Amino acid sequence: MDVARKDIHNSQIPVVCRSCEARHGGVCGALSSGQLIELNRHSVRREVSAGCEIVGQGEAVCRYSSVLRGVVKLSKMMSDGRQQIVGLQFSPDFLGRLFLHESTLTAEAATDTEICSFPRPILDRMIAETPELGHRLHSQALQELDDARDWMLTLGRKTAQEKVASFLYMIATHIDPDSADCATFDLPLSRADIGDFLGLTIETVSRQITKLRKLGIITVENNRHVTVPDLDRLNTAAGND
Amino acid sequence: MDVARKDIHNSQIPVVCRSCEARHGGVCGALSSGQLIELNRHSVRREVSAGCEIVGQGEAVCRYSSVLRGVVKLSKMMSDGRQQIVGLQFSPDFLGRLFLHESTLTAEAATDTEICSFPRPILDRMIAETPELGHRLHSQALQELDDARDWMLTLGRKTAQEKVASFLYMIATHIDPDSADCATFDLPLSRADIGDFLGLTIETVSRQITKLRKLGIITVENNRHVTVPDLDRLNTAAGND
DNA sequence: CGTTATCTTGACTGCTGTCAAGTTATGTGG
DNA sequence: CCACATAACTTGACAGCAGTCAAGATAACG
Repeated sequence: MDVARKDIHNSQIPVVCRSCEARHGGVCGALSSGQLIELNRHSVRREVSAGCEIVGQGEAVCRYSSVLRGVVKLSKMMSDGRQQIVGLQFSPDFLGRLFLHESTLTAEAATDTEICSFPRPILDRMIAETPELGHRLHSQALQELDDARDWMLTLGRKTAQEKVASFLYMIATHIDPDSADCATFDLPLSRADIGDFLGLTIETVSRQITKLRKLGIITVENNRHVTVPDLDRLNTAAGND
Repeated sequence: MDVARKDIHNSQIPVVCRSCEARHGGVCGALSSGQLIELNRHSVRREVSAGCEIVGQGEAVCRYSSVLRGVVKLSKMMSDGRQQIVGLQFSPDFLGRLFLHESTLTAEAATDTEICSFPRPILDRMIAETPELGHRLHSQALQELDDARDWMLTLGRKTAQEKVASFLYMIATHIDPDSADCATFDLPLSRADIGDFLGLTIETVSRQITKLRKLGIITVENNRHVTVPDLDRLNTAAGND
């Protein structure tokens, strides 16, 4: 490509956006350079460390965000404290509930994360102006719905062993999407979080991880670092054929 | 309203659509009379009796539908036969997976139902032409996502008693939306289906219904007809405060 | 009225939760 | 770098809730 033309092209894109992941797969990829410049004027890029809340259940949502790095957990809590994680968001996922004033759930950083957030009214307007943007968000919503329904099968019908294997398989394929047959990764969630995701207690999660280790399906170092020598075998243990 | 004008207005709407529920809350409400006439030329209105499949898991989706009457259950099945119902669709819900060639789940009539179905390409084109239509479908998808995530909390963290109470409360508020404090309705699902929705066995569902009866929270006639004298009490039994 | 499907109830088993103790990581100040 | 404190995780013993298997009751249907 002509270097001069490339420079001209890049000069139309805000500096902070140039190397941003969300500009390709994420919402910003659907914006014109003019829209990107405008959105960027009002957006805030910030680090959120593990455990910090991004939005609370029932809170008014006045900003949307893109996940740039790390993992965000979406959860719901009952009044007596019982909790269920209902989804995980990875880069470059969009974060925020369109068409509704209040958030229906809590969003919290599971690992140290980086997010880029922008005022709601500006994006709402851009959605109305840009069909491609609405389409992307619609498409992501339907993908999340498919994921949620897959997880309902896991929660309702699988054994503890299959649940833990399903979780590990999901993480392996999300974090390390290249490798087809084996995978290595750091767990983004604590045992407590895994329990809240799978509808199990910490103890049961721990016991099932130990069993998978003894079966040779996974190896674990330092509690968080997992290696899966054979993804198909893990997938079978997850009950998926 | 002037009778003559009303006649002129109605003459622009296909006869079969005039008294159709889906024309207001459903997708057709977002269409111009011209679009409605065109869509109607290609649409088929048909009865589907209880237990009949509308689309199968993994099948190509070549038609979308609106639910006009009755209840449609959406379910997923594992290879060994374990099944999970992941959603119920009532009139005037839209049925079909946008932006994806294959259905990710099975749709089956839970009760005797009536649906209006139309070719996929025609609606896809209308969505591209009509922002309001895309917006409605997007909005319904997000509502279904909220519902799915609420149900994940039920599946993962509630007891059998709370699950059954949650199910009855959900049905009561969907079928009989008028009455604020008490409700009477016919269950649209068999005990087996309720089990598949709640991640329980038939026997456990039956036992919990018996318990709720003995507690005076519900009364049941002929197995299917339920009366809830105090919805708040049922909601408390469901674990929602 | 008989047959079949659906639902209920009972007895018992087993998986997962609860409670408790022990072990391994992580982080901090000396 | 080490000692200590704290958090996170693992393991064990036991209990209880929901599943399994079996029989009986009720409703639906021809």
